[in-house]
Amino acid sequence: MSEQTSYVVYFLPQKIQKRRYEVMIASAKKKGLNLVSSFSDRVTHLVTDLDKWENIEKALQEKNTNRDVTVLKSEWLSRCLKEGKFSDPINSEVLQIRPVALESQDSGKKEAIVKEYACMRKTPLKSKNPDIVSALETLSENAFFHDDEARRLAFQKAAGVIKSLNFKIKNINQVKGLHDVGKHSLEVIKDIIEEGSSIEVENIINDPWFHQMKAFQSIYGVGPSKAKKWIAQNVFTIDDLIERTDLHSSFDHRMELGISFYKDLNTQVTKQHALAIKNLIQQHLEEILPGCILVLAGGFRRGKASGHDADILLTHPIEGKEIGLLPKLLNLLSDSGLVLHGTMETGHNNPQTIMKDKGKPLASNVDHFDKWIGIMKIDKNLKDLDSSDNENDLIQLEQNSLTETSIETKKGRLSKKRSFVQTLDNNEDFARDTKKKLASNSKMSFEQLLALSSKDKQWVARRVDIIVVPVSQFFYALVGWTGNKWFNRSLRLYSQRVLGLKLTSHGLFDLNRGTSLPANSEHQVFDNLKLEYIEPTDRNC
DNA sequence: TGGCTTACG
DNA sequence: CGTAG
DNA sequence: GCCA
Repeated sequence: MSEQTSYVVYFLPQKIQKRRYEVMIASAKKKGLNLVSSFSDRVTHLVTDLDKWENIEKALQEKNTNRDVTVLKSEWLSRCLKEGKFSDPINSEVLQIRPVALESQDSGKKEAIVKEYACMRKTPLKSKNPDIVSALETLSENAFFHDDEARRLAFQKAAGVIKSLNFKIKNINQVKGLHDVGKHSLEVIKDIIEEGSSIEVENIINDPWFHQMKAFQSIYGVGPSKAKKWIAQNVFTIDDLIERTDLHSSFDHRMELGISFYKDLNTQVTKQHALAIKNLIQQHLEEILPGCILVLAGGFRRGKASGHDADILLTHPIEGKEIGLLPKLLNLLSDSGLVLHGTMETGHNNPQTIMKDKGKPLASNVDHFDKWIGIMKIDKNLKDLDSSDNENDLIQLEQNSLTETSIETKKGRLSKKRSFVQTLDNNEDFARDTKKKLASNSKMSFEQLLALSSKDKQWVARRVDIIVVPVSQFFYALVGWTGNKWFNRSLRLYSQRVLGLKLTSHGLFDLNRGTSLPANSEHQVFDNLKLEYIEPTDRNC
């Protein structure tokens, strides 16, 4: 039996007669079984007389037990020794007690091994079942291309559940009954376990339409709607889009940039490069407002080594100092020739503004820019000077909020209102001027953009998001901008359904009472949500 | 059978 | 209908 | 598509 050589067996001594155990060990070794003396990742088969996974984990004395192992009863070993060869276990010899759908069934209340909401689970970047995850995500993406957001969500949730499993699925029973893994997803998983692939998924991957949708979708400014129209018009490649001048009139400026700088924008940004961009912005900020805190969020904060853009979160330890900062910053970056394109967004319709608006016309009559989505020109050789990472700044901010900042805000509360309004007045005209200026500066024609992108240049076009938040909202913004998307949707759905509260990147709101819960750390955000803290690197749903 | 995150340009 | 986590 |  060729399988024999691939067996790496660990035999648990617990709950077995000592004599019997020793005899079996000796006999198995003599017959050439690869019997190891400690449990490790190498072990393929675990033999035991224990019948509860909980007890097995205890016996193994491992915190993060490798669950990628087949658990067998000692009857299997007995039979093999009697037969004189090591053969595949029969069904009755395989223990189905490994972390499957449900645990602690004896306690009466079935506690799911996979929690209901993705925001209650750890989901690391690397999955033990990449093929299954990829297949379910293909189905999700396909649903998205068909404008079926609900199905997209369903398959993505199923993929997320699989991602959270810390063992390799070997038997369909291990995933039967898992939350959000229904009939359709089970079929797909079964096909992959048993056949190595799913015909349904293969058909999608091999469908030229799906391929083209993917390709067009990867252009910045292009969504499923435009992509479908182009395919219907027999447009096949990005080059077709450039050559078919009859289509050009339907391009908006963002799409023109997306097409012109397709190569740049679809080259992965390394974390080092993203940190360098962060520091570049930080240096410019020093000229405007020293003491700002910048954090590289998005996928990088979740542990990814590369990504498609840089998400930079910006605040100042003193509440209010950040007002009007974004237009000034962009003005400066633009003067330095670093801005290719960008749009600013205001945050005046967020629930907090709505609530604050009662009697206090804070941001209602002025554009309070808090988000810039744009494209920067980044020097190809830009080096990260101090290569400082995020987390030191965060700790500083958490400590500040307990001491200096709270004193500052208390002390300045009376005088703040006056200076606050002054700040707004000063910034209002400036902000509008800046917005116009940036808009006119960057409006190059499609032809000009194409020419610019194809000539030899020392810089590369990079998608950059800059988000400015008052320090009081910072940690909600941090959670939101760290993501990922599916983790956020899960958090927000949970807040709404379980707590009856609205979660946004500005705070956690009780809309009936008109109140919100403050947070001075990410841990406090999770506390407010009555959730166990999940590390950023475990938010990769 | 309704609901599926939330907000802005 | 596009962007963002 | 999956759940309540």
